[in-house]
Amino acid sequence: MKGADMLNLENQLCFPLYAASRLTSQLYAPLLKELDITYPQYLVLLVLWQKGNQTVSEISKQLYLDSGTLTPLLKRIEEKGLVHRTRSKADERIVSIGVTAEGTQLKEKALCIPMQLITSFKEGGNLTMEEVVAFKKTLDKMVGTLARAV
Amino acid sequence: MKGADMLNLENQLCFPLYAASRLTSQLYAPLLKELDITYPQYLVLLVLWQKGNQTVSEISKQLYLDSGTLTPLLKRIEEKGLVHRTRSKADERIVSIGVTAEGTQLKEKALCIPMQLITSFKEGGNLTMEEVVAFKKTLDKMVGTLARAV
DNA sequence: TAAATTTATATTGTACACAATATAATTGTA
DNA sequence: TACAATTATATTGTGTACAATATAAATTTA
Repeated sequence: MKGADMLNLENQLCFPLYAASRLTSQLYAPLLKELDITYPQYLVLLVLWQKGNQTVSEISKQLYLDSGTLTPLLKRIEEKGLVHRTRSKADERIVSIGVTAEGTQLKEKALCIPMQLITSFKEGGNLTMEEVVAFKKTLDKMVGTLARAV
Repeated sequence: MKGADMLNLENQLCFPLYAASRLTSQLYAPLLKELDITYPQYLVLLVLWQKGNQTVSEISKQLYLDSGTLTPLLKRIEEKGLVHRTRSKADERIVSIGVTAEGTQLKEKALCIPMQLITSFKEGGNLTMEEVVAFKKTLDKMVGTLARAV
Protein backbone atom coordinates (compact mmCIF):
# COMPACT_ATOMS: atom_id res chain seq x y z
CA MET A 1 0.00 0.00 0.00
CA LYS A 2 1.32 3.44 -0.93
CA GLY A 3 1.58 6.20 1.67
CA ALA A 4 -1.36 8.17 0.31
CA ASP A 5 -3.58 5.07 0.11
CA MET A 6 -3.19 4.64 3.83
CA LEU A 7 -5.27 7.80 4.21
CA ASN A 8 -8.19 6.21 2.34
CA LEU A 9 -11.23 5.64 4.49
CA GLU A 10 -11.56 1.95 3.57
CA ASN A 11 -8.00 1.27 4.74
CA GLN A 12 -8.57 2.67 8.20
CA LEU A 13 -8.98 0.36 11.18
CA CYS A 14 -10.08 3.07 13.55
CA PHE A 15 -12.89 4.44 11.43
CA PRO A 16 -14.92 1.19 11.34
CA LEU A 17 -14.40 0.85 15.11
CA TYR A 18 -15.77 4.36 15.53
CA ALA A 19 -18.66 3.66 13.13
CA ALA A 20 -19.50 0.28 14.70
CA SER A 21 -19.49 1.79 18.17
CA ARG A 22 -21.87 4.59 17.25
CA LEU A 23 -24.13 2.34 15.16
CA THR A 24 -24.48 -0.21 17.98
CA SER A 25 -25.34 2.64 20.36
CA GLN A 26 -28.10 3.59 17.94
CA LEU A 27 -29.28 -0.03 17.90
CA TYR A 28 -29.48 0.07 21.72
CA ALA A 29 -31.21 3.45 21.80
CA PRO A 30 -34.86 2.34 21.34
CA LEU A 31 -34.42 -0.49 23.90
CA LEU A 32 -32.79 1.83 26.43
CA LYS A 33 -35.42 4.49 25.83
CA GLU A 34 -37.91 2.10 27.46
CA LEU A 35 -35.73 2.23 30.57
CA ASP A 36 -35.29 6.00 30.16
CA ILE A 37 -31.48 5.76 30.23
CA THR A 38 -28.64 6.39 27.77
CA TYR A 39 -26.01 3.87 26.67
CA PRO A 40 -23.21 5.21 28.95
CA GLN A 41 -25.69 5.26 31.84
CA TYR A 42 -26.53 1.62 31.02
CA LEU A 43 -22.82 0.72 31.17
CA VAL A 44 -22.50 2.27 34.63
CA LEU A 45 -25.54 0.30 35.79
CA LEU A 46 -24.05 -2.93 34.34
CA VAL A 47 -21.00 -2.38 36.55
CA LEU A 48 -23.10 -1.65 39.64
CA TRP A 49 -25.49 -4.58 39.06
CA GLN A 50 -22.56 -6.94 38.64
CA LYS A 51 -20.19 -5.66 41.32
CA GLY A 52 -22.36 -3.88 43.86
CA ASN A 53 -21.23 -0.57 45.34
CA GLN A 54 -18.29 0.97 43.52
CA THR A 55 -16.28 4.14 43.95
CA VAL A 56 -16.14 6.65 41.13
CA SER A 57 -12.58 5.65 40.32
CA GLU A 58 -13.46 1.94 40.26
CA ILE A 59 -16.15 2.69 37.69
CA SER A 60 -13.68 4.92 35.90
CA LYS A 61 -11.13 2.11 35.55
CA GLN A 62 -13.63 -0.41 34.23
CA LEU A 63 -15.26 1.87 31.66
CA TYR A 64 -12.18 4.00 30.81
CA LEU A 65 -14.16 7.15 31.58
CA ASP A 66 -12.81 10.01 33.69
CA SER A 67 -14.51 12.04 36.42
CA GLY A 68 -15.25 14.78 33.90
CA THR A 69 -17.65 12.37 32.21
CA LEU A 70 -18.72 10.32 35.21
CA THR A 71 -19.51 13.01 37.77
CA PRO A 72 -22.29 14.68 35.76
CA LEU A 73 -23.56 11.31 34.45
CA LEU A 74 -23.78 9.93 37.99
CA LYS A 75 -25.56 13.07 39.16
CA ARG A 76 -28.12 12.59 36.41
CA ILE A 77 -28.91 8.97 37.31
CA GLU A 78 -28.95 9.95 40.98
CA GLU A 79 -31.50 12.62 40.04
CA LYS A 80 -33.56 9.87 38.37
CA GLY A 81 -33.45 7.90 41.61
CA LEU A 82 -31.46 4.96 40.19
CA VAL A 83 -28.30 5.33 42.30
CA HIS A 84 -27.11 6.97 45.49
CA ARG A 85 -23.84 8.84 45.89
CA THR A 86 -22.26 8.74 49.34
CA ARG A 87 -19.01 10.31 50.45
CA SER A 88 -16.95 7.79 52.43
CA LYS A 89 -16.70 8.50 56.16
CA ALA A 90 -13.23 6.96 56.37
CA ASP A 91 -11.82 8.94 53.43
CA GLU A 92 -13.86 11.96 52.46
CA ARG A 93 -12.30 12.17 49.00
CA ILE A 94 -14.01 8.95 47.95
CA VAL A 95 -17.57 8.82 46.65
CA SER A 96 -19.29 5.45 46.72
CA ILE A 97 -22.00 4.72 44.16
CA GLY A 98 -24.67 2.06 44.54
CA VAL A 99 -28.02 1.25 42.99
CA THR A 100 -31.23 2.13 44.82
CA ALA A 101 -34.23 -0.21 45.03
CA GLU A 102 -35.48 1.44 41.85
CA GLY A 103 -32.09 0.84 40.24
CA THR A 104 -32.28 -2.83 41.17
CA GLN A 105 -35.79 -3.09 39.73
CA LEU A 106 -34.52 -1.68 36.45
CA LYS A 107 -32.24 -4.71 36.07
CA GLU A 108 -35.31 -6.90 35.55
CA LYS A 109 -36.40 -4.72 32.65
CA ALA A 110 -32.84 -4.80 31.26
CA LEU A 111 -32.60 -8.61 31.22
CA CYS A 112 -34.16 -8.91 27.76
CA ILE A 113 -31.86 -6.36 26.15
CA PRO A 114 -28.82 -8.55 25.32
CA MET A 115 -31.00 -11.17 23.60
CA GLN A 116 -32.87 -8.55 21.60
CA LEU A 117 -29.57 -7.06 20.47
CA ILE A 118 -28.25 -10.44 19.40
CA THR A 119 -31.45 -11.13 17.50
CA SER A 120 -31.47 -7.87 15.57
CA PHE A 121 -27.79 -8.46 14.94
CA LYS A 122 -28.34 -11.92 13.51
CA GLU A 123 -31.07 -10.61 11.23
CA GLY A 124 -28.32 -8.94 9.22
CA GLY A 125 -27.32 -12.55 8.58
CA ASN A 126 -23.80 -12.28 7.21
CA LEU A 127 -21.84 -13.14 10.37
CA THR A 128 -21.25 -16.65 11.70
CA MET A 129 -21.08 -17.37 15.41
CA GLU A 130 -17.45 -18.55 15.12
CA GLU A 131 -16.55 -15.35 13.36
CA VAL A 132 -18.09 -13.24 16.10
CA VAL A 133 -16.38 -15.28 18.83
CA ALA A 134 -12.96 -14.84 17.18
CA PHE A 135 -13.76 -11.18 16.65
CA LYS A 136 -14.59 -10.57 20.29
CA LYS A 137 -11.42 -12.36 21.37
CA THR A 138 -9.27 -10.07 19.23
CA LEU A 139 -11.28 -7.02 20.24
CA ASP A 140 -10.77 -7.75 23.95
CA LYS A 141 -7.02 -8.12 23.43
CA MET A 142 -7.02 -4.89 21.46
CA VAL A 143 -8.80 -2.99 24.23
CA GLY A 144 -6.23 -4.31 26.70
CA THR A 145 -3.39 -3.16 24.45
CA LEU A 146 -4.95 0.25 23.90
CA ALA A 147 -5.68 0.78 27.58
CA ARG A 148 -2.01 0.17 28.32
CA ALA A 149 -0.89 2.41 25.44
CA VAL A 150 -2.89 5.58 26.13
CA MET B 1 -24.86 -18.38 29.69
CA LYS B 2 -27.64 -17.46 32.12
CA GLY B 3 -29.83 -14.41 31.49
CA ALA B 4 -28.25 -12.33 34.23
CA ASP B 5 -24.72 -13.20 33.08
CA MET B 6 -25.48 -11.60 29.76
CA LEU B 7 -25.55 -8.29 31.58
CA ASN B 8 -21.96 -8.76 32.76
CA LEU B 9 -19.55 -6.27 31.26
CA GLU B 10 -17.12 -8.93 30.02
CA ASN B 11 -19.89 -10.65 28.04
CA GLN B 12 -20.80 -7.53 26.12
CA LEU B 13 -19.77 -7.10 22.50
CA CYS B 14 -20.78 -3.47 22.30
CA PHE B 15 -18.82 -2.27 25.29
CA PRO B 16 -15.38 -3.27 23.94
CA LEU B 17 -16.32 -1.65 20.61
CA TYR B 18 -17.17 1.52 22.48
CA ALA B 19 -13.99 1.31 24.56
CA ALA B 20 -11.75 0.52 21.56
CA SER B 21 -13.23 3.39 19.59
CA ARG B 22 -12.60 5.92 22.34
CA LEU B 23 -9.15 4.58 23.19
CA THR B 24 -8.00 4.74 19.55
CA SER B 25 -9.29 8.31 19.36
CA GLN B 26 -7.09 9.05 22.36
CA LEU B 27 -4.16 7.40 20.59
CA TYR B 28 -4.75 9.69 17.59
CA ALA B 29 -5.18 12.80 19.73
CA PRO B 30 -1.50 13.81 20.15
CA LEU B 31 -0.80 13.22 16.42
CA LEU B 32 -3.85 15.22 15.36
CA LYS B 33 -3.02 17.97 17.81
CA GLU B 34 0.01 18.72 15.62
CA LEU B 35 -2.43 19.35 12.76
CA ASP B 36 -4.76 21.26 15.11
CA ILE B 37 -7.77 19.08 14.22
CA THR B 38 -9.97 16.58 16.05
CA TYR B 39 -10.58 12.96 15.06
CA PRO B 40 -14.02 13.57 13.45
CA GLN B 41 -12.55 16.55 11.57
CA TYR B 42 -9.74 14.24 10.38
CA LEU B 43 -12.32 11.75 9.07
CA VAL B 44 -14.07 14.48 7.07
CA LEU B 45 -10.72 15.53 5.59
CA LEU B 46 -9.92 11.88 4.69
CA VAL B 47 -13.14 11.81 2.64
CA LEU B 48 -12.38 15.11 0.93
CA TRP B 49 -8.73 14.23 0.21
CA GLN B 50 -9.79 10.94 -1.31
CA LYS B 51 -12.93 11.95 -3.20
CA GLY B 52 -12.57 15.66 -3.87
CA ASN B 53 -15.58 17.97 -3.43
CA GLN B 54 -18.48 16.34 -1.63
CA THR B 55 -21.92 17.48 -0.60
CA VAL B 56 -22.87 17.43 3.08
CA SER B 57 -25.10 14.41 2.53
CA GLU B 58 -22.35 12.52 0.65
CA ILE B 59 -20.08 13.02 3.66
CA SER B 60 -22.98 12.09 5.90
CA LYS B 61 -23.48 8.74 4.14
CA GLN B 62 -19.82 7.77 4.27
CA LEU B 63 -19.24 8.67 7.93
CA TYR B 64 -22.76 7.85 9.23
CA LEU B 65 -22.99 11.35 10.73
CA ASP B 66 -26.02 13.61 10.37
CA SER B 67 -26.23 17.32 9.60
CA GLY B 68 -26.63 18.04 13.30
CA THR B 69 -23.05 16.87 13.77
CA LEU B 70 -21.62 17.84 10.38
CA THR B 71 -22.90 21.39 9.97
CA PRO B 72 -21.15 22.83 13.04
CA LEU B 73 -18.05 20.66 12.45
CA LEU B 74 -17.78 21.89 8.84
CA LYS B 75 -18.22 25.49 9.98
CA ARG B 76 -15.35 25.04 12.41
CA ILE B 77 -12.92 23.67 9.82
CA GLU B 78 -14.10 26.37 7.38
CA GLU B 79 -13.27 28.91 10.10
CA LYS B 80 -9.79 27.36 10.30
CA GLY B 81 -9.41 27.86 6.53
CA LEU B 82 -9.19 24.14 5.71
CA VAL B 83 -12.37 23.82 3.62
CA HIS B 84 -14.82 26.00 1.74
CA ARG B 85 -18.61 25.63 1.86
CA THR B 86 -20.50 26.63 -1.27
CA ARG B 87 -24.20 26.48 -1.90
CA SER B 88 -24.91 24.89 -5.29
CA LYS B 89 -26.20 27.28 -7.95
CA ALA B 90 -28.27 24.54 -9.60
CA ASP B 91 -29.91 23.39 -6.36
CA GLU B 92 -29.67 25.85 -3.54
CA ARG B 93 -30.44 23.23 -0.90
CA ILE B 94 -27.11 21.52 -1.55
CA VAL B 95 -23.87 22.66 0.08
CA SER B 96 -20.65 21.49 -1.55
CA ILE B 97 -17.57 21.07 0.62
CA GLY B 98 -14.01 21.04 -0.68
CA VAL B 99 -10.53 21.48 0.74
CA THR B 100 -8.72 24.80 0.34
CA ALA B 101 -5.02 25.06 -0.59
CA GLU B 102 -4.30 25.02 3.13
CA GLY B 103 -6.46 21.90 3.49
CA THR B 104 -4.49 20.20 0.71
CA GLN B 105 -1.20 21.14 2.38
CA LEU B 106 -2.40 19.52 5.59
CA LYS B 107 -2.56 16.16 3.79
CA GLU B 108 1.25 16.14 3.55
CA LYS B 109 1.48 16.50 7.31
CA ALA B 110 -1.13 13.75 7.75
CA LEU B 111 0.74 11.19 5.62
CA CYS B 112 2.83 9.93 8.54
CA ILE B 113 -0.15 9.40 10.86
CA PRO B 114 -1.28 5.90 9.76
CA MET B 115 2.24 4.48 10.09
CA GLN B 116 2.72 6.04 13.53
CA LEU B 117 -0.58 4.56 14.65
CA ILE B 118 0.35 1.11 13.39
CA THR B 119 3.72 1.35 15.14
CA SER B 120 2.32 2.36 18.52
CA PHE B 121 -0.26 -0.36 18.03
CA LYS B 122 2.32 -3.05 17.36
CA GLU B 123 4.28 -2.03 20.44
CA GLY B 124 1.49 -3.57 22.47
CA GLY B 125 2.74 -6.76 20.83
CA ASN B 126 -0.06 -9.24 21.43
CA LEU B 127 -1.76 -9.09 18.03
CA THR B 128 -0.58 -10.87 14.89
CA MET B 129 -1.03 -9.35 11.44
CA GLU B 130 -3.31 -12.23 10.35
CA GLU B 131 -5.45 -11.69 13.40
CA VAL B 132 -5.85 -7.97 12.65
CA VAL B 133 -6.64 -8.68 8.98
CA ALA B 134 -9.37 -11.18 9.93
CA PHE B 135 -10.61 -8.74 12.55
CA LYS B 136 -10.93 -5.87 10.09
CA LYS B 137 -12.76 -8.10 7.63
CA THR B 138 -15.37 -9.03 10.24
CA LEU B 139 -15.55 -5.45 11.49
CA ASP B 140 -16.26 -4.11 8.00
CA LYS B 141 -19.03 -6.68 7.51
CA MET B 142 -20.44 -5.74 10.90
CA VAL B 143 -20.52 -2.04 10.05
CA GLY B 144 -22.37 -2.89 6.84
CA THR B 145 -24.90 -4.96 8.77
CA LEU B 146 -25.37 -2.28 11.40
CA ALA B 147 -25.73 0.52 8.85
CA ARG B 148 -28.55 -1.44 7.23
CA ALA B 149 -30.13 -2.27 10.61
CA VAL B 150 -30.36 1.19 12.17
C1' DT C 1 4.09 18.32 63.03
C1' DA C 2 4.14 21.81 59.30
C1' DA C 3 4.81 21.82 54.49
C1' DA C 4 4.98 19.46 50.13
C1' DT C 5 3.08 15.90 47.45
C1' DT C 6 -0.31 12.79 46.05
C1' DT C 7 -4.96 11.21 45.43
C1' DA C 8 -10.07 11.42 44.48
C1' DT C 9 -13.52 13.89 42.74
C1' DA C 10 -15.46 18.15 40.77
C1' DT C 11 -15.58 22.06 37.56
C1' DT C 12 -14.86 24.53 33.19
C1' DG C 13 -14.68 24.88 28.39
C1' DT C 14 -14.75 22.92 23.76
C1' DA C 15 -16.33 19.60 20.50
C1' DC C 16 -18.84 16.01 19.22
C1' DA C 17 -23.41 12.84 18.71
C1' DC C 18 -28.02 12.64 17.91
C1' DA C 19 -33.15 13.20 18.36
C1' DA C 20 -36.44 16.44 17.18
C1' DT C 21 -37.72 20.24 14.78
C1' DA C 22 -37.30 24.15 11.48
C1' DT C 23 -36.44 26.23 7.06
C1' DA C 24 -36.10 26.73 2.43
C1' DA C 25 -35.66 24.87 -2.12
C1' DT C 26 -37.20 21.35 -5.37
C1' DT C 27 -40.19 17.92 -7.20
C1' DG C 28 -44.47 15.54 -7.87
C1' DT C 29 -49.27 15.91 -8.61
C1' DA C 30 -54.11 17.22 -9.03
C1' DT D 1 -49.86 26.32 -12.24
C1' DA D 2 -51.03 26.11 -7.30
C1' DC D 3 -50.05 23.10 -3.66
C1' DA D 4 -48.71 19.05 -1.26
C1' DA D 5 -44.85 16.10 -0.48
C1' DT D 6 -40.02 15.46 -0.48
C1' DT D 7 -35.24 16.67 0.05
C1' DA D 8 -30.99 19.05 1.92
C1' DT D 9 -29.23 21.49 5.32
C1' DA D 10 -29.57 24.10 9.66
C1' DT D 11 -31.00 24.81 14.47
C1' DT D 12 -32.11 23.53 19.24
C1' DG D 13 -31.56 20.97 23.28
C1' DT D 14 -29.62 17.18 25.98
C1' DG D 15 -25.95 14.17 27.06
C1' DT D 16 -21.66 12.55 26.59
C1' DA D 17 -16.13 12.78 26.06
C1' DC D 18 -12.08 14.72 27.41
C1' DA D 19 -8.26 18.12 28.30
C1' DA D 20 -7.11 21.29 31.68
C1' DT D 21 -7.68 23.06 35.97
C1' DA D 22 -9.53 23.42 40.77
C1' DT D 23 -10.49 21.77 45.32
C1' DA D 24 -10.13 19.32 49.29
C1' DA D 25 -8.67 15.40 51.87
C1' DA D 26 -5.03 12.12 52.91
C1' DT D 27 -0.22 10.84 52.87
C1' DT D 28 4.63 11.60 52.70
C1' DT D 29 8.55 14.01 53.87
C1' DA D 30 11.61 17.35 55.78
